[in-house]
Amino acid sequence: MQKKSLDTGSLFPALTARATLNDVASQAGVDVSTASRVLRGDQKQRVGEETRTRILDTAKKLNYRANITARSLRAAKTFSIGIAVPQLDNPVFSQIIMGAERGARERGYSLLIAHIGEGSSDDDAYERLASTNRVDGLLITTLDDNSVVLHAAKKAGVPFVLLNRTGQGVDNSIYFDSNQAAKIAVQHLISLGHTRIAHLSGQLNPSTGIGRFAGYRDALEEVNIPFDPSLVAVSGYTIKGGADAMRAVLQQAKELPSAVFPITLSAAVGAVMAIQQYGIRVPEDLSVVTVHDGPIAEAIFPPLTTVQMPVEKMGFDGAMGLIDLIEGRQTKINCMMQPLQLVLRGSTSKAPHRR
Amino acid sequence: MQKKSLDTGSLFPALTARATLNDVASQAGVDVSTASRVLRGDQKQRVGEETRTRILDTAKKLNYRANITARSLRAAKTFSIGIAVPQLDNPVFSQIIMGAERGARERGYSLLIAHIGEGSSDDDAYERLASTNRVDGLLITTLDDNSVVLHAAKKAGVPFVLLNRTGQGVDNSIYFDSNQAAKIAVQHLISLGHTRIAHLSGQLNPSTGIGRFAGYRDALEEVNIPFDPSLVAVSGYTIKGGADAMRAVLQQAKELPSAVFPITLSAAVGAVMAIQQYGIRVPEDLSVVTVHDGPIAEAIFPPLTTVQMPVEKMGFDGAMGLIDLIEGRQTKINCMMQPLQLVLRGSTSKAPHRR
DNA sequence: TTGAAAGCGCTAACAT
DNA sequence: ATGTTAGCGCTTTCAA
Repeated sequence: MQKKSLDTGSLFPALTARATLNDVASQAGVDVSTASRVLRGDQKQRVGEETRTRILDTAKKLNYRANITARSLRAAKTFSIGIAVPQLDNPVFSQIIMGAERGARERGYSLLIAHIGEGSSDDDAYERLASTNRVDGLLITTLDDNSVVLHAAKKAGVPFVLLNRTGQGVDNSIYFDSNQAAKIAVQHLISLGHTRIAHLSGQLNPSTGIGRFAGYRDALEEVNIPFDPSLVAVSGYTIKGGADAMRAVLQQAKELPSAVFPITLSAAVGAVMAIQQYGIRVPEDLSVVTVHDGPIAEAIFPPLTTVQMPVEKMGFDGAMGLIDLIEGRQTKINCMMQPLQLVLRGSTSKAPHRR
Repeated sequence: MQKKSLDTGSLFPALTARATLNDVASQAGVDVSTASRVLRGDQKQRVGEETRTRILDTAKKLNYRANITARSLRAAKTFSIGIAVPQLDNPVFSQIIMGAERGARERGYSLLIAHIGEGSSDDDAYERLASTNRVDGLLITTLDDNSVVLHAAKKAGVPFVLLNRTGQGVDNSIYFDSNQAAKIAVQHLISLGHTRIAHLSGQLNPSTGIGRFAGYRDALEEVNIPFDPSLVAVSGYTIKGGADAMRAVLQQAKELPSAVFPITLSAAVGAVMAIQQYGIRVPEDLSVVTVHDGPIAEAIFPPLTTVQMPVEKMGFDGAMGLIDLIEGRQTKINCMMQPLQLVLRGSTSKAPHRR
């Protein structure tokens, strides 16, 4: 800005030296509007075959590329979407982002990252999201029921899709059938003969936490295994949380469990650590199964049996849905995705014989 | 676009209903140019105190926010930078991105994600990067010596900074002192009395791989431990690679090592898995130390002793440096970052007594 | 100290 | 089938 004079030429070849529509048009001996019509591939407009090829040729020769900024200004659209993430060092978010990037790219949009502090007092989040007149829409991911971020998204004045969760007052969201995923996990344990099955839960308010807890209880109920609250502890979604909750269960349980279903991969990793620190063997003494798959599931010992979830696809579908919203092709996105499959690894085995 | 008529009003409040500079100016009874001057906070221009406050007030009342697209078109700048990443489910990239996002945000830029297939035949990468007239500059991260991506970056016509590596023909890069990091790791093992120290290396061409391998050899040489090639295997940067390489060393070693230095966190995780599968105990029989810290280092059992690297800062500095380049404040960015500290956890202990 | 006016590159009526 | 024209919202000379 200040060194504007320097900016000309060498430093910005892409921005200054790039051929404009005007260049193409004049070189091809036509008006810019004509050039625009053919270069945009507008079907409704008819253009002479010879002029069309002439324009196309010059465009290729000049390596013409439409300036998206100009197009944006004209269209009052940025052709980019933002994704708000609370943390990146979490495999779930990484996969969501990869999917969203793919979706955006397929539709000609860019994906812009906005890191949102998970802390409740991140007032700045509002400003950053709301003032974002850089995006046509927002993908919102939160782990907890972060009403600050959600509130900010609503005030941002652009359409948004909530990912990985749903909630009341939220029109558009894509989320997993957590109940079903939990059921698959717990039924797997039941099929191995387990009856004392612990659960490390999320906070019990967000939809995923509630759903998986409900799925856990449903699966037990179906086979008449009584629910024992001493087998449940709140872990949240972190490794440390999982370890702490596992220790709590091990200490508080009226009778020790032979299996545990931590709510998510990170919590399961922590749980395995805690279990092994007690000298308890996985899976001989205690089976572990969880929801979500990722590199870490194969990395730890024993590798974890998990219920795979279409996380990357959720990101992809989220981007697609959001862009549909933006372009007015849809008015509401509400989709519950089903789990993929149970991946059997080394962390589950038959229940030990009854004492 | 097609449903343009629908776009007016309800669907796009942020884009259509947002106050423009014109709105502010007319409401304040001044010309847009005057409004622009004060709203931009231009120091050099003097504006009457009363008009200034009047403009500021109306702007606040109207919740005015400059339209960045218009500003971009005018300035021939996008005020955003892109980051090209080969994979996201890798703690190193996650941290780089978080740092880069913070840096970009601090300077008023947006960060845009471009996923670049690591595959050598990803010709599309060229097109995607080169045609990106959505960004003023590029942050390039590659694991391997991916000349395709590098070539694409060079042709993209915008300044770029290579992260995590350097290479000949690359003007701007920020990378770690891998040699030093490796030395710290190996010296730690030596100080514990280890003499037979294995190394799982990256490919031996990229700078990080070479640097760490050299650091390993240097540290050995300093204390006159002879180099034994049977203690070295190529692992690359993945969990599976680490496990395979560890198995190779265990089988090919003329005499078993008492310690191992895998080149990076992921490889170390794989190595620990492989070691434990052989019934060898960590750290009693075999110590493990690596470079890079991350959640997974604490998550596995035993938790890994690692040399912490300022990865997030590398992302931050990369963004800062790139923006300096873009704005003409710098003409060259070349920075080698030093390791932070050795974090002692449970994976290293004194060398077992000599057989 | 403030205003007038041109123009960034593109699109889309509206002419011809 | 092609050209003319009027902006999108902003910044920045140049005048007054």
